[in-house]
Formats: sequence, structure tokens, C-alpha cells
Amino acid sequence: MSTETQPQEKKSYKETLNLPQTDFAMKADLVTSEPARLQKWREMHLYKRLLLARSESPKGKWILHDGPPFANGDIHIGHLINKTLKDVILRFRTMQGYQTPYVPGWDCHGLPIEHKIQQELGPKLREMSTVEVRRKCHEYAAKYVKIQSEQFQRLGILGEWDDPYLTMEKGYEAGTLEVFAKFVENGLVYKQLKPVPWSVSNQTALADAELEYKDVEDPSVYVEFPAVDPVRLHEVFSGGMGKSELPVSFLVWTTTPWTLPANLAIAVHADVEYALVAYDERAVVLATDLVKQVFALRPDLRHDIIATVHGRDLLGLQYRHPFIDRVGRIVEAEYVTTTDGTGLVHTAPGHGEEDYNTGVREGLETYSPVLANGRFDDTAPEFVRGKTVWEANPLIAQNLKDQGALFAEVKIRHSYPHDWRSKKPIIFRATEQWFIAMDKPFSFEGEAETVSMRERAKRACSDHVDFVPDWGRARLLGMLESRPDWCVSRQRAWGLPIPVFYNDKDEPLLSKESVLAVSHRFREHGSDAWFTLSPQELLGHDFPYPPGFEPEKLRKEQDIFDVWFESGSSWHSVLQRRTYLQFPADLYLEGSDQHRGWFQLSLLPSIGFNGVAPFKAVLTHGFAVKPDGTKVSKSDKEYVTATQEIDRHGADVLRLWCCSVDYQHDLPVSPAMIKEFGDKCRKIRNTLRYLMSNLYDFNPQTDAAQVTASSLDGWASAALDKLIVEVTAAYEQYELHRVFRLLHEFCAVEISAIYGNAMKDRLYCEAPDSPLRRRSQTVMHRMLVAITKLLAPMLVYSADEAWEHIQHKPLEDARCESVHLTLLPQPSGEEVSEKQEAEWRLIMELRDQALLQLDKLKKEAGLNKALDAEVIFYVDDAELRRHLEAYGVDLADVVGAGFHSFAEKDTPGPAVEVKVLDRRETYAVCARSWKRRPDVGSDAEYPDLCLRDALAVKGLKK
RNA sequence: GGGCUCGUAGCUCAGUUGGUUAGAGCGCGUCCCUGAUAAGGACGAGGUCGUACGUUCGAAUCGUAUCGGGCCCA
Repeated sequence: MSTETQPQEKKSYKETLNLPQTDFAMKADLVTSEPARLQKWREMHLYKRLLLARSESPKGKWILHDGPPFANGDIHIGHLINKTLKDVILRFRTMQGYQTPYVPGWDCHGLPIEHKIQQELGPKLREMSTVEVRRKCHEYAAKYVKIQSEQFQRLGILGEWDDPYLTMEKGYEAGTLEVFAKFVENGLVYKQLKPVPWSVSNQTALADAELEYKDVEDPSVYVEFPAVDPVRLHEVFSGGMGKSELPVSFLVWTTTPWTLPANLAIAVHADVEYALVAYDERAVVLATDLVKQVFALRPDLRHDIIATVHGRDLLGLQYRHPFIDRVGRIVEAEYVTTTDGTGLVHTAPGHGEEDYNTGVREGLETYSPVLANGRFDDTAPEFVRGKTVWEANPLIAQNLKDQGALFAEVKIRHSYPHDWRSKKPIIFRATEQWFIAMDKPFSFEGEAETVSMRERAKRACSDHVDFVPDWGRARLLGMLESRPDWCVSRQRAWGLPIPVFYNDKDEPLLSKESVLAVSHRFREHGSDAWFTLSPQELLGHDFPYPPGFEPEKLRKEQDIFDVWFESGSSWHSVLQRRTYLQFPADLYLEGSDQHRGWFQLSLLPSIGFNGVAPFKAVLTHGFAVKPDGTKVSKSDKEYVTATQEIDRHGADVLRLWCCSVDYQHDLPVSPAMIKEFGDKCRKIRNTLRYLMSNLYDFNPQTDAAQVTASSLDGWASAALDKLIVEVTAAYEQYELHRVFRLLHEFCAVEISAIYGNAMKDRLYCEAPDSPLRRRSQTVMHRMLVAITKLLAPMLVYSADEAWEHIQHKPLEDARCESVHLTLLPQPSGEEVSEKQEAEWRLIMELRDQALLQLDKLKKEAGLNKALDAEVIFYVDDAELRRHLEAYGVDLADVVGAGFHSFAEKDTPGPAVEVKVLDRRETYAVCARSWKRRPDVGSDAEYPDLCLRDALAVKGLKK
């Protein structure tokens, strides 16, 4: 018969147990608790306290320089990813002992804000002065700086929020001009007519970063450019043998018919084979490979290839423009292909980057007869004069048709650049722009050799910068290799004016001294001074004017800087001007799009100013994508609204999600995925809570016990050491997803499923100060402190809350009011032998086997409680048996059994075999520990208890 | 079209210099416990490692091609 326990007795013994106690709530309620904790941090000046605490640190400073987000709109998932990664890494460095001042920044100037203000003002805009518009833009930017600042702080980002850097702030503006002055001094700044991407709707040049490529349908035309000397052309094709006067044309294809008035040349590839094709009493020249394809457009025409030559044979031949009285010639270009078109490329140096380069080489004019508003000027043929380029497209096609020069017209779908703000297609237009030369050699004072910006930047990138991931280096190098000269001018109002003055002959006054003079003025008054002060006031009364420049007759430049020049100079205005920071930064951390953006455009100014990179290391992360791996847009169901998700789940949940994904690649995310991380937070929180609740009566200073290797405590302690080492290494390598995985798994498996579970019996049932219980508490206390600290950089709120509930913190942490003020945990230093590891592995294997048997007994015999079972270990080897016996009650507890025993092994096989037996019919159950044991009833005073529990209860009575 | 890059269970990740039946956690399913309880435990089902060739005695791991993503550029 099984021995049933009376319900009443159960109750009475419950009072004698050491059941868990804690005020640390199981339910986190992050949504309300986080803002309260944030407020607490503000009141205690956590950020400043941290800087102070590390001010004498032998580790010194570690600087992460913040890339400034644009001050526009609420923060989105991309901001969240970026700022969270920065914050986690900074907090890790702080806990390593570094002092980590972090100054967040914002990019405040630029088209997007100006565009917004234009929309808000509408027609009123025309009545307002530039300064008034700029004031509106300033207000707008300031408003969003404040909004985003609040949102970042809510996310738990720690930093100098009461004094961030703003690119529109006057000291910052002055700093940007200081950087520019150096470029002027080094002779790298020049002004030139050059085709640039031009936004017709905004009447401004655009940066590459301001272009968006979209698929659109455009008219494409195949145009015949008649050869000036057909006889000679026939000779070229016949090798001088044949003579013919059949009219010949060069067949050219373009998707931008409106650029044809600016055509000055036709480019061919020297190695490509070109054919002379006769049709309909005339002939055309085009690439042999494309004859079939092109004539397929005109199935009505019978055609014959007469002869072929190579492109180089055509060089120098002349053609007549079909509707302008002008002669052009055939030139060579590398970029000519035979994948589409005709293999002869219409070249208008005023309307394209490649065309421009060809034009410069061939000595052609940079001609573009298009005005800023997108309409043709007076130099254009009469039939398009005053028309917009888009209106001109059909007119030109019609004109060609009338001339008999239109071979074919085909609608084509292709990718074409658009203005990122107005979403309208852009044009390339030659305008006067300011440039920074990439290939002009220069030297700094004391430098023997002269080296170009491009070369210097590449050297810095190759030899002095670490990249995470390391392919970032190749990517940045590739961009430095191919980038054109930097066009730094924009025709806008909301930005930093380019400090150039012109005399009445339009000659520029631009020198290191003139720029620095204006910089001083800006440091005092801000860049609005450019619009409110006269040139004399800007330059100062003692400015030494060069000959030919009379102060009263000076005119101010109207262009402003490319915003990238401003944000790219932040290392100067921030790192070099704020003396508590350091240059160069230890780390720049941004999305991988910034290889082209901020990384490159910070590297270049720093190279020009300092000769070195502004960063020692560059870390990039990927982009948020939908769970299927494709791009997200706001209209998608999977779109994650960062602020909304924080309000719904709490910042810690978002932060944990962010840290769980390998950010080197794309980060798949959806609201459903975020939600799952609530579960993971809870698991971690409950694990901490469990540890904590069993330490309510434990003080490590007085109660700590020696941890022996031959015990689960020894195993757990070693596992914790390993965890500390691995997590620290993962943080060090910025592999945050590994940190998360290690910690989460440790909580779920090592603690929750194995160790914590096994310790329950002794924690609850042993006498409070029994050595076995104290030993376990010793390990659990160390575990709790260490894990809370390791979690702190990620789960900033939850870890800090847990920290508050830990009693009797280690001495070195005693004065740390917040977990964020502490240093990382260190491993115990206990050496673990290979043999010991093997022994623990054996025990875990035996545990697995026992659990399987237990499960079988449960299914087959209805044995639902492991406490009703006995585990028998069959061992022959005396030494091994002695080793295992040292684990004592651990051997039963590790599988949750009531009792364990050893027996002689009578069969061959593994050194140890384990067997689980159902003891419901054999032993009585202890009414207090619920374990079935042979020693239940041994104590006459407590016949319903096992020996250990009887003693424990007696102990309590004393 | 070009540069860089990614593609292992529903999800997030491990898989050392190519070597036995590809692992973990979560999620899911089934069950148990009710002294971590809006907690905890056990067991289980899930993958032809994007696809196709190739190198090799042997490939998730090397090579080529291809498909599908992402970032940047044209």
C-alpha cells in the first residue's frame, strides 16, 4: 500500500519550509515601470555619476562618436537599431572600466526640412526673407531634436542629452568653416562648370545621396547623324578599295532626346566591331552585334551588311547634327557597350557625368542650353526655346522625323534617377559648382611628399582602420576609388553658406584667412550673419583685402554647403572642440549605407584637415526587413512603428530583440516577432526572480560556504565562470546576438531546467543554515549578481530593477546604487581539470538517461512525480563509484527523484548505468519534502518524515 | 548593368582546418506538477543545409553557374 499523506499535515509542514520570498515582482509591467526608472536615473544624474566614477579609471576613455540622424519625424526602427547597438556597446565599455562620454547629435540643415517648411508656408514663402525662412527651418529642426531626444531617452539610451551637438548650432557651424579653411589653404577647392544632378522642381543641384532610382517609361529614339564625308566613310569600310556616294549616317540611341541639342560628339569603343549597313538607298553605321536587334525595330526595311571595321577606325570622322548647324566627331569611350542601343553613344558633355569626362579629355565645351527651371535657353534651336525638357522630347522626335533622321522611336522602361523629395525625375545640367579635388596632390606643413585626398584616404582606410564586419574595408575602398570630385555647393537657403565673396569682375575672394574671418563671425552670431551682415562686417574691419577687391563692392556667394560636408566635419566640431572627448574616435557605428555617406564623408574632411581618419574602427549594421527578407515600407502589415512598440511592450523588449539578431546582415522584424521577445524577457526575469527569492536569508559575508568540485554547485559555478568569459568575449567582439543567446540559454537551461530545479529540495527543506543550503546559496548569489550585470547593457531597465532587489551585494558593488555603475563580473578563478569536466558531463548524460526512463514510467505506469522514484547507479569501478558518491543527494535531485542508491553492475556495458524505479509501493513518502525514501519514519517523534526533515523541524523548534 | 553582401528546422542562431544518423534555444504539440504558480518540469514532431553541376573516397563546409533577398552605385 502506498502511504498517503493527510492534507492537514501538508499545511502544517509548509510553515516549516524556507519558501522563496522576494519583492521583485514576477510581472514586469515595463510600460509603466520604465518611465519611472528613467525619471529616477535623471534625478540621480546617472550619466554624470558614471563619468565621474570612471574619471580616475586606469582604462582611460573610450569614445563612440554618434552619427547625427536627420532632425525630422519620429524615430523609426532604423534609429532604434542604431542607437540601441551604440548604447549596449557603450554600456559594456563603461562596465569594463572605460570612461565613455557620449554626445548624441543631429543633422539639422538640409533640403528635407526646407521642403517641409516650403509646404507649410505655401505662397507666403515668396514674401519672406531668406533669414525668416531659415528661422522657420531652425524652429522645425529644434522641435524634432526635442521629440527624438525624448524618444531615444525612453529607449534607455544614456548620453549627454542636455547638450547634444547640432549641425546648425553656431559653434558647430564655425567649426565646419575651420575645416573648409584648411581645404582652401591646401588648394583643393575649385569652382567649375559641371553637369550635376539637377532637381528642376527645387531648382537645385542634388547630391548623389539625394537621388532615388525608379523604373519609368521614357521615349527612346534611334537617330541618324549624317556623315560629313560619306565617300571617306565608305573608304574606311572598304579598306580604300571601293568608292560610293551612298549617303551614310551614324546611328545613335538615346533615352533622353532633350539632350540632343547639346550633342557635341559620338562615342564608340575602340575594340567593338561596327558594321556599315545598307538599306533603302542609304547606309548606317552601328555595332555589328546590334544590327539584328536594331533592325528588328524596322521590319519594313530590307538591310544588308556591307562591311565591318573596328571602332578605332572610325575615330575622328565627322558628322553633321541633324537639326543644328554644327559638326561633331567620333570619339572613343571605355564605357560604350553592345548590350543595348547601337554601340554609338550620343555624347553631351553638359548633360552627363561620363559625357563630361569624355568632353574634358577631347577638349569639348561643357555645353548645356537648359536653364535652372528646366527650360531651354536662347542658344537652343528655336523650336524648343523656352520649352521644358519634358515638353521638348516629343518636339525633338517630331523634328527628327521631319528631317528623315528618326530611324525608330521606342518606349522604354528603365531605371532613372529621381529627386528623393519631390519624387520627380532629375536632369543633368551644367552649372557653376564648388568642388573639392580628389586627385590633386598636396602636402601638410613639414611633409616631404605631396599626396592626393583619394590616395591619403585609401591609405588610411587600408592601414589604420578596423572594420566590423571586415568586408566594410573593401566596400569603402571601392567607393573611394571611383568617387568623383566632391561637389560641395547647393543652391538652397537652409544650410551653411559657402563663405566666398566676389568682386565686380566676378572674381572670388576665397582664402584661408577669409574663411576663418567668417568662421569667427559665425561662432558669435551663427550663420544667419551671412544674410544680415555686410561683407565688411563679415570679414572684420582689419581684414587685409587683396588688390582688386574693394570692400564696398563685394558680393556674397549664394550657395550653401552640401549637408554632408557639415555632418562629415563633426569629428572637428565635436571631438576636437569638446576637450573631454578624444580624437580620433574609437568607434563609428552606423548602417551599412553610411559607407558611402557619413563614413566616407567624415573620412575625407578629416583626411584633408588632419591627414588621418577620424575613427579607429568602423562598425556597420544592416537594415530592418520584413520576415520574408524583403524591404519594408510604411504601408506593410509588418511595418514596425518603433515608438508604438515601445509603448506596447517596453523598451527592454525592443532592445532585447535588437540584440538577438546578427546585425551584420539584414534584421527581419515584424510586430509579431517583437512580441515573442516579451516571452524571452519574462523567462530571464523569472530566472533572476527565482535566484533572488531563495537568497532572502543569505548574506555572503557571513553565510558563504566553500564550493566543492564534486557537486552540482561546483558544476554550476564552473558553468557560470564559462558564461562570464564567453559573454565578455562576445561583447568585446560586438557579437551581441551571441551575448543574448548565451545568457538566455543559461537562464532557460542551466539555471531554470537543471540547477535551480535540482536545488529546490535543499533550499526549501534543509535547515536554513545547513551547509548544503548555504553552499547552494553561495553559488546562486554569485550567479544572480553576475547575470544581472551581464544583462545590464541590454536590459537596462529590468537589470537595474533586479539590482535594487539584490540584498547584500558584493563589497565592491556596495556603493553602486545602479547596476550601471558597476563593473563586469569576473570568473571565480577556480581551475577546472579536464577530468572534472568529464565527470560533470557524465552526470549530465546519466541525468538525460534517467529523465527518459522517468518519462517512460510516467507514460506506462502513471508515475507522475519524479519524487516517487528512486535512481540506482550501477558501477563496478570502485574509484568511479567513490567519485560519484561524493555528489550525495545531488544525484537524486538532479533528476528530481526522491532517493538514489548504488549497486554492483552485473552486466557488461558502460562504466555506469542508471536505472529509475517506481517506489510508490515500496517506500513511504515524507510529508514535508514529498520525497519517497526508505528512512521515512526513522524518527519516532516525526513518523511521517524522513530523517533529514525530522532533524530540520526539530532544529526550528529550538 | 556594376561593387559589396546574405540565403541551415515556423523564428533567432551554432556548425572548428570538408569526415560517422546536421545541433541549440524559442515557438508548436502531448503530458506532468501545483511549495518559482498569470510560474516550473518532461517528452515529442519539425531541416534533401536556396537550386544545379563540379572537385573529392567523402561537402552545409571548396569551385562554377543559377535563383531569390539586402545595401550602395549606374
